[in-house]
Amino acid sequence: MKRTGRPTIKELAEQAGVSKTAVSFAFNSPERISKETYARIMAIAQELGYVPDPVARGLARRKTQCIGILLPQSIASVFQNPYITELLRGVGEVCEKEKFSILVLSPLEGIFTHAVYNAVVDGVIILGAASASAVQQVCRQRGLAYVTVDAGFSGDCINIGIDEEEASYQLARILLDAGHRRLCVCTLQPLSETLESSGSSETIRHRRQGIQRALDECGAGGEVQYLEVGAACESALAAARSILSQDQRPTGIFCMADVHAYGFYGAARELGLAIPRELSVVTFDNLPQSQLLHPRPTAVDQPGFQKGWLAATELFKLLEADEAQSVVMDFQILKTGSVASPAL
Amino acid sequence: MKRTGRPTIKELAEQAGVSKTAVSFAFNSPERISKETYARIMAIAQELGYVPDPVARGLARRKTQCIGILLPQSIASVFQNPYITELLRGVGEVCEKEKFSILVLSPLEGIFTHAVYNAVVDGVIILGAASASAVQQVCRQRGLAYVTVDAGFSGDCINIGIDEEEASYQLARILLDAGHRRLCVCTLQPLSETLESSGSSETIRHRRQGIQRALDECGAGGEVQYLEVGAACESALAAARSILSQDQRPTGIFCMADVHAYGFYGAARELGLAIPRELSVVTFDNLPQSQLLHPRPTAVDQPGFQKGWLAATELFKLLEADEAQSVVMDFQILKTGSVASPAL
DNA sequence: CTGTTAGCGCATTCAA
DNA sequence: TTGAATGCGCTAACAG
Repeated sequence: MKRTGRPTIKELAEQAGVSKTAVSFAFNSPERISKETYARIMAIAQELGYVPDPVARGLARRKTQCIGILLPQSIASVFQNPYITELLRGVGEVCEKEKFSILVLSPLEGIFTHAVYNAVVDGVIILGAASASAVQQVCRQRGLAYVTVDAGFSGDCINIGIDEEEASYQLARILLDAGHRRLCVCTLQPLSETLESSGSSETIRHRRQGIQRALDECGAGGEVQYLEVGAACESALAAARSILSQDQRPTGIFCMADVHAYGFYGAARELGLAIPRELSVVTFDNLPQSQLLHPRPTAVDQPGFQKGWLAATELFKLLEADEAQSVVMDFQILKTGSVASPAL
Repeated sequence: MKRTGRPTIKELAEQAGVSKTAVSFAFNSPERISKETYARIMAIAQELGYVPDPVARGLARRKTQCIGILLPQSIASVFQNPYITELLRGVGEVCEKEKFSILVLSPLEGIFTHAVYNAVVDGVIILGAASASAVQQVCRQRGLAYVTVDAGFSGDCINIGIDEEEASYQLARILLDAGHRRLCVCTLQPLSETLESSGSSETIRHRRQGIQRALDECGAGGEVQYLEVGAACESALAAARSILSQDQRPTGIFCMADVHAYGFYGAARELGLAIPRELSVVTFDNLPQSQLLHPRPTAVDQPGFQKGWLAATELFKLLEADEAQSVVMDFQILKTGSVASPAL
């Protein structure tokens, strides 16, 4: 005398005068039952408004049709950075082809593992390396396939990314070779909200190493100002304004994300500073929207879309054949007109 | 003699010498068992690497901790528009507070219902009205709570949005009142990929009506050029270039999305056209990144973040109390320096 | 405070 | 081709 509201496979079977198995076949492998029974079952299903329950199906079949994408921060902050959107687009393309959906996982209450712990997914793409090991352990316990993006290649897990250290080195050299000695390095702020935040991410660490290598090589006694800025447009703009208003303002800006570069472009315009004559800017990402800027920023071309695409592809390989491999992607540096020698 | 690989609650219970219920309590309501048994259970769980299965839990509990967000197009195309990202951010903020995750649902093979059909979620936020009725039927069959965004207020379901017709009317009036008669209206391309695409969206229809009302009122025999453009940066730029290169180029541009306006800004710069002296631009959205442009585009301020936030909030009301209501949000028009009288 | 007993809704061997 | 039986892993009334 239960009233679930929704009809179950059992009720449908009774109504149609067949067994549950027959109904199951009707929905999953129609070729295994006769045309007539199929038609009858479907007709009654229609009438009853029966729809198989995805959760029950998932339990019985031992697979959901979902993969998770674990973000390094809260959704509201991460999606301020279009780079993440690009990644998501790439992942999405593959998932749709495979008829999978994407579950967006973020650190609930600052704990990464929470989300992964009870995510209804078959596999996970982990963005960034923040507390990767804890998350990876949960994945292994749950028997989930997983792949990381931008987490460095040192670990023993599948990772997709570029050689951040080298890219950063080359980018820094562009500024240094042009003669800049007063630099500002603009880093993406690691969220303070995350309890288990394992300090700055692998990516940032590697990039700093690259910058240091370039500095060392140039033997320059340059001043380097490091600062951390959020991904929000306002943050970038505010930071840029403040930096550029200094007495001895830096002549070369090294941004770790296009969104930051945009902030400097905006602030430079406000302050009447011409790029590149009075201010040189280099950055990471090279997002599509960068082509709207003038001059287009000199940038390491981070193929976000492709990265997401590759990560998803490798994850599916893991899911299907249980084998996949890390991919060190090539990168290019787009040299455009945003760098010039510093005015004397 | 089964080898699932992963330990189940049953095995754990046996190992610990307690019942399955005790284990369940240990993980869900620890206060209901003694400290000692709790400790013992958890210790053995640790040792065995036991983690409760979310799918099974979902089945038994009759609730997942997820809501779905149904996109009007494929992920790769939809996320080219930052407006969607803003929506997602708003939804995300609420979901994280409620400890829910977001499942990104997109029309698989062009069929909207497919994704909803077997999504492991408790509720759905439907973006845009494309084939809303079919989707809504599936939701009802599945007993899923749902809310729509930007789907018009005509239907009987909960919808979040602004009065698009009025907003569009006011925006058009700004151009017309400034004296513009050669206009170009730039619409977001409805995906051709979708089999069941029910023509253009409600939003676009309403906006067109608003424009028409403005035109009628002004009695102007102006020329209005309509065109549909994709959300990609390249598309917007290409379209803008082509429009602005015409012999009798329009003097007033009416964009239905900031991304399109950005394209016109880019093309105008390339062609040496000054905004607003030689070209006036009005648009919808007013995304955060618009503040980087100069002059900032005159725009209907579409509070994407807030919209997503409201939609999620209403959905949770529905989930918890089974009651919620549509919200017609206020909108503002940001009048900045991007409109001037047309040069004669 | 703890354990027993039923399911949750479906997929899937194995017989018939 | 069809059906009965069993299991997926967990939760939740209900007793004890």
